[in-house]
Amino acid sequence: MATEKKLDCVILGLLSHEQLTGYEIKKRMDTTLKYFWGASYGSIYPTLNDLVKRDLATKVEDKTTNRKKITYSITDEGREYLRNWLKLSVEKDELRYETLLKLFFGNEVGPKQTLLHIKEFQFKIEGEMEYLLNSEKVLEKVLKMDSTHKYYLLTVKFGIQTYQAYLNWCKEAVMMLEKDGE
Amino acid sequence: MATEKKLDCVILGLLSHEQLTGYEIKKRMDTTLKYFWGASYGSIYPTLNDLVKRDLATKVEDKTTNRKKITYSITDEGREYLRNWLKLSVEKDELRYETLLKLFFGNEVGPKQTLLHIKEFQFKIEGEMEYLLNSEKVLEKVLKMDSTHKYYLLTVKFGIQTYQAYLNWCKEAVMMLEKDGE
DNA sequence: CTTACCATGTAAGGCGTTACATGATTCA
DNA sequence: TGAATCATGTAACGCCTTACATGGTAAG
Repeated sequence: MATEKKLDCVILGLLSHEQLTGYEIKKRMDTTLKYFWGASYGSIYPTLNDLVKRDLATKVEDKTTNRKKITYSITDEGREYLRNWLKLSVEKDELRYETLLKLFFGNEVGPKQTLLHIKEFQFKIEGEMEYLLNSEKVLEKVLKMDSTHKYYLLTVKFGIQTYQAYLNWCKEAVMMLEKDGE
Repeated sequence: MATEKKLDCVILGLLSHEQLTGYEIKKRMDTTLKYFWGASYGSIYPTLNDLVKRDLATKVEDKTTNRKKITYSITDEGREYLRNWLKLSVEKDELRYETLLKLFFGNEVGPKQTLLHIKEFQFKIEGEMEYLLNSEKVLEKVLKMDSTHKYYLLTVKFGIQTYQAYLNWCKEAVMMLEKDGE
């Protein structure tokens, strides 16, 4: 059994919650999944077609509008495939922190330059933190009626914890570098 | 000016600290850079040759042994290239957390299965945390004599903060899932 | 009417992993 | 002497991003 292609699984996972268009899938990637997964249209649409070919998903074209709109649903086989993957151990988590890279080699350009990278990082994280905190609030309310969102909430909490850690670290790092900034 | 290939920059960065063989570079990737960058031999060796071709690095073959051993150094041009990249804003940090993915779709297989993933994650992080904590201790001692390691220490502290956040989250997540585990 | 958003897709090309292939040296 | 580690490299292949190409619809 070859290694499952991750994008297959992500899309199947999203379709296991609700039927979606490729466009909507992309939006999920850019909001809900943003801080732990990503994908571009150039990979989403071909994958979707492939999933249909393999009978893991079905597509329905909306003929009521002139606009081309295709809604995808997961099949029983697709759900089976997803469950199987979900039961396997995690192979690897992959991070590629360009920010940390620039930091690591920072003594080549000095503290001032490095501080800029940290400040930019901090700014970006603060913005995303706001979104996460809001998601948490909404989800905690919804949870009381509908427990299926528990897993979603768990990932939001993960984001909040790690983002808070980033922010703490930023403060510490800024202090360390400002000391010898002059 | 096209986007810089990251592996070029990572390797150049490592060479800016000291001269290294491809094998040693791989080891750095697997230890020091492990929690924010990675690469395989299949990409390291070709990149190294390419760097030499572009005069960003030079190689010296050790002829005193039968074993093939090639040590690479950064050139002035290479250092210039590295500095230039270091001054540019970070384009993107990329994370692909398979663990979070499996979690997000957890209600398809239930809390017991999901708890297993969390426990495995926790175990892995605890192991790496030990390594980081030790690095921190060593680096803090060294820092008193040699401030060039400050940037290295900064990345270690980043790792510690985020790993601690992961660990906190694991506890919280386990509690949330165990509640409805039976 | 024009901007933003909805919506789908392809082609080229880059980047990187896995698997394979080979051999030296060190240490128990 | 066998295992672990040092050491370099290639080939096949997969996956994904970027850029391009196209057009509908809604809201101001």
